Amino acid sequence: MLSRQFVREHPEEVRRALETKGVEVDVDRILEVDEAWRELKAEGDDLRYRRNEVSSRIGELKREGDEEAAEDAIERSQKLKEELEAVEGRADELEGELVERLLELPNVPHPEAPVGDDESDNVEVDRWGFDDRRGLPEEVVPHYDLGEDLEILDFDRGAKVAGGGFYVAKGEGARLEHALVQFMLDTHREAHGYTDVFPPIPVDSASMRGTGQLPKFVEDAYRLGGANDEPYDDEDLWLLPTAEVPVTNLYRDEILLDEDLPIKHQAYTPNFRREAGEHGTETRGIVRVHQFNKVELVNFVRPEDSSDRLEGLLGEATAVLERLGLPYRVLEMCTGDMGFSQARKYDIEVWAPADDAPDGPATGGRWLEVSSVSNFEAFQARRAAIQYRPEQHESAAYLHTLNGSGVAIPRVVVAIMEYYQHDDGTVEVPGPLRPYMGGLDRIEGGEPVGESAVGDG
RNA sequence: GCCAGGAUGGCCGAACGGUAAGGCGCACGCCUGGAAAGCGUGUUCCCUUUCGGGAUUCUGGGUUCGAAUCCCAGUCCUGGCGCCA
Repeated sequence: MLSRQFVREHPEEVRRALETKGVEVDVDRILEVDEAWRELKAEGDDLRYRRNEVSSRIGELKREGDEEAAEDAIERSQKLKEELEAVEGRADELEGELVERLLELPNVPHPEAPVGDDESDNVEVDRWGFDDRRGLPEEVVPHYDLGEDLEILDFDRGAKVAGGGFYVAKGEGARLEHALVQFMLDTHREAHGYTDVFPPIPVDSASMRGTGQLPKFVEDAYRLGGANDEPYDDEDLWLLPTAEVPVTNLYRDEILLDEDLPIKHQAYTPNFRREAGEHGTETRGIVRVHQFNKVELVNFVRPEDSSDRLEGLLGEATAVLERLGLPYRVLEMCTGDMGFSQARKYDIEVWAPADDAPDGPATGGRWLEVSSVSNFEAFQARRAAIQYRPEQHESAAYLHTLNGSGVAIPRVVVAIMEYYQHDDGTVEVPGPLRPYMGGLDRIEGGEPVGESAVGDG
């Protein structure tokens, strides 16, 4: 959310900035409502002042025993009360509309973010690991085929127990997921100074609004105990779409001390996404699924530190891929592609060599987004009321929040299965993961179970 | 799930229908050779160029001219009972 004051004082800047994000916003209406609200508020304050005076006069008269004068005053007070209710009623309505409109207003992009319309205007700022990359099999088998061959990924049974878009990781596949989670958590804790958080998986509507998922993106979330198009209130629960939601909201409605900052939290959680409107895209494999594991990095910083921290966060996320030896690139998102609540955002895309995509690298294969690293500045902090007090006796100020995936697990599994694949269809375990898999250095797969496997060659 | 008790500023804590004491902390000032102590002022949010005004006793309703105080509902905390991986 942008501050009323900022919109009030810089309407042109807001209009221009939001245009670069490709959204149309009725800034005039907001200014109009704000103006009208302030007038009513002044009027109401004045009426209240008069009523307070009369009220305290009643107290005095009663104490003095002048019942007659007190009755007169009570009558005046009743009249004022009626006027007051009318004025404040209208003021409340206007304020409600104002808040509603402000909540739907996207964040203003950072002035240095590249201006552009869509993903074709994103800027590649870094590419790593291609100069000395591994030798690959003649024909790299895509992870979805290899995963079934090795009996480490099971799509049919995932669909059976939960529906399409859910998968089951089995045997070495499940162990690989666990190993990646632990490896990432250890890396960020030990090398980057993160404190672990293991949050609740259901989150309430207030949290979803605080980080910006609601009200705009209802259709993407899994709701507990109600249909998505039914009205919801603050206490209704949703399955988290990213650990960003519970972790950022940890300090909702709180004022932190200056010396608490910066706070760096990491959280492993499963993530749940309906992927509404994505039907027909990426139906094979684990690139786009309704539930996936992710380690999320969330930072709370002083406003003046957030730009530098964004670069730091990017380095912390890419460090994971570098330790695993996985080639990747970094894109800076243009204004039109960065999303509702971001002021500045980088995407990290790992290289998966099996399927050639039109927008993949010259070496073949395709890019898979494994992390989004974003600076929200005060946008989320204002929605969620997360403040800090720069000086103990002074006003509280909104801090800045940032986050980045550190990183999404299934797409790293894809990259490992394809990039570390051998001619014989086994997958080498990257060195840093071996301690997390009991020293296992190669995934050789397991035996199928059940009648359907009999006679399967 | 049931019963009982509770929630007041950054912290502690009074007021229990008449308009939020006091203490601690913190900031600034005075005092001092310097410090401590002492004294004074300030310490949340909103509107207002200023002056000033309004709001705020967990949240939302209600009663009342007036609610921290009374009533209803909810949230959270504490204790007891029940249930439970």
